[in-house]
Amino acid sequence: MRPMSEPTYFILASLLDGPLHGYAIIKRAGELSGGRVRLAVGTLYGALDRLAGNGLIAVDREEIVDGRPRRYFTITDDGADAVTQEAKRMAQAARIVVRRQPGMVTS
Amino acid sequence: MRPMSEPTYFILASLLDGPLHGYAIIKRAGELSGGRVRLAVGTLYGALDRLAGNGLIAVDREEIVDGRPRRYFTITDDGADAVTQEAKRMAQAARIVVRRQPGMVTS
DNA sequence: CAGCATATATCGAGTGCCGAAGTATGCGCC
DNA sequence: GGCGCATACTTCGGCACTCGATATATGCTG
Repeated sequence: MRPMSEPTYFILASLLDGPLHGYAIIKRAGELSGGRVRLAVGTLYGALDRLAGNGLIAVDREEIVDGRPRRYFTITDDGADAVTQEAKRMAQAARIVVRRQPGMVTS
Repeated sequence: MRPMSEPTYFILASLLDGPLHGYAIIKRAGELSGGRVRLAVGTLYGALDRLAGNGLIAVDREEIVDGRPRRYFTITDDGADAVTQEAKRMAQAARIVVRRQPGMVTS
């Protein structure tokens, strides 16, 4: 498995709490990252197609609200495994550098 | 600052111990990651040019060993700051997912 | 009614990674 | 001596992904 990009990672992480539709994912990713991550729409919808193709997410249901379509996505078991793997990978990579900063406050 | 790719991150991390030449960076990155990261040569030399252009690394010295040139690179203060920043970013991102995995052993 | 938030789709440009091929040298082995 | 291998760097083309812009459509608010 090759590393996952930040947008991809946050899309999957956003779905861990339950199904969301595209725009809601953008907001959730913003919240989870403390406002740091702002998914571009072009990134999001491209990534959603790709992730669905890979089986990491799946369409949960489609609704029409106020005449506007809403597609809800769920994370699959494979997707949940992938984010967890990725989280471990990042944590370990971070340790390599952080470890040699003695006196760092771990907040 | 936008997130850093894994190859870029490991190149900078490799140089935290002192100057290294290209091929040695590949080996060091492999060691640091426990054999997981294998920098492709095309990735490496492209990234070295880019990072030098960004001022995150600099050419330390050039040697000729057995008629073969060797270019040693050092990490700059900006580079060290950037990896450290990136390590924090990854650690925080990892926490978002790992936190909801109760029962995880933090080694 | 103008402007903004919601919601999705699509496209083109740019960035960066990767594998492959090329150049060059020294060393060990048969 | 010549073959293959490890070292060391360069360059190139393809591919994946991100991003911003543009488009479309609706409802709410001033």
